[in-house]
Amino acid sequence: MTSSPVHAPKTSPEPNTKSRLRLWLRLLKLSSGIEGELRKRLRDAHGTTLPRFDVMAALYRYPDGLKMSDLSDHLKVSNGNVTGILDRLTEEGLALRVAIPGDRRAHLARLTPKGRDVFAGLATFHENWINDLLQGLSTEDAETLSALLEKALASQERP
Amino acid sequence: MTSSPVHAPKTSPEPNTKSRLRLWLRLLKLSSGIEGELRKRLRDAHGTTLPRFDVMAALYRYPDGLKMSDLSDHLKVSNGNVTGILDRLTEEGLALRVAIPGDRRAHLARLTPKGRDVFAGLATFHENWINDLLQGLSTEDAETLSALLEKALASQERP
DNA sequence: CCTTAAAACTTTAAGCTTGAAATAAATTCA
DNA sequence: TGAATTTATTTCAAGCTTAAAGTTTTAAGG
Repeated sequence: MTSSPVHAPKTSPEPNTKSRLRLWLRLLKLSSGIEGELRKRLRDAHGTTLPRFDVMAALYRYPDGLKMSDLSDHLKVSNGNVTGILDRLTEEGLALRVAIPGDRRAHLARLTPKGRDVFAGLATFHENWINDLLQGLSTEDAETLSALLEKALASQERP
Repeated sequence: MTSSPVHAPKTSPEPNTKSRLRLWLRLLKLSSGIEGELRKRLRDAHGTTLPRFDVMAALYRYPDGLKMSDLSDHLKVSNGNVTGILDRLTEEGLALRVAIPGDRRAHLARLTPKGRDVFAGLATFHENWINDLLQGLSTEDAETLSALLEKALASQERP
């Protein structure tokens, strides 16, 4: 998240403002609705949480491990945050830290074999849940929506 | 957030699954990007937080006050959550609890006059920030996107 | 060398969030 | 009336989150 200049309120807002604000409210409602449902299902059916899932997903993609700082960059959360989540995953036997030969400051975070198994199972559920929760959209709708979101993201990403 | 049955993973997932999953990832990226930026600006430029903003927004809309339970329903967060946020707003002189004549269990949460002033200012910034952050979309794009999100929400809301 | 700066993490304090347990007041009804 | 239930809220424990401060290790410059 990069900072950008804070603009003073306009005295006469453009009409666009209204439709963009409405868009934002719907975007937020949909994504927090889905997110909340995911949290609930991860908790109730699998005794885990979304942050743990996210960390495991990142580590799953890098079987050789990720430095803590790369992990927090990847997930766009603070470094101190990942420390705690990885601690808890480690307590549960799902992840571990391995020393890096040349550098005694850093560690590689990795999934244990058990961690990989558990995540592979969760990922299948996750994919089906999302499919469920977005059933209201046809595949074509989904593509259109995706494309527009991508457009919004593109203009978002240059700071 | 209502619970719904957990489906077992399909053995052969439909092709839709992929495009819906990609859609979800973009949706999440855009909304958490915007949300993060809002948090940052509220904090850096106004010394406040998004949860406080959300509570104030709800109270602003109901000048006569809202019961704590109505407030948490409205915001779709837990009741215990609102207790803490309102406590902090109260410490800052932005909100207060007023007794309800007939019912000694409940209180109405309200903004103070100062709270109303502060929120009115924040709201103007907020509206302009959103407009900023979604500049990448034309007004027409925004409308199309809005409509598709509404469609997804509609199918979302019946459990 | 060896001092200083940079890099990689962890710890800490404060706040947000939830679900569950606890408290208290109102309502129901036997 | 009085016991049991429902309603409204707060408290609590655990986890997530951040920014800021603190540690330890490595790299750079003189």
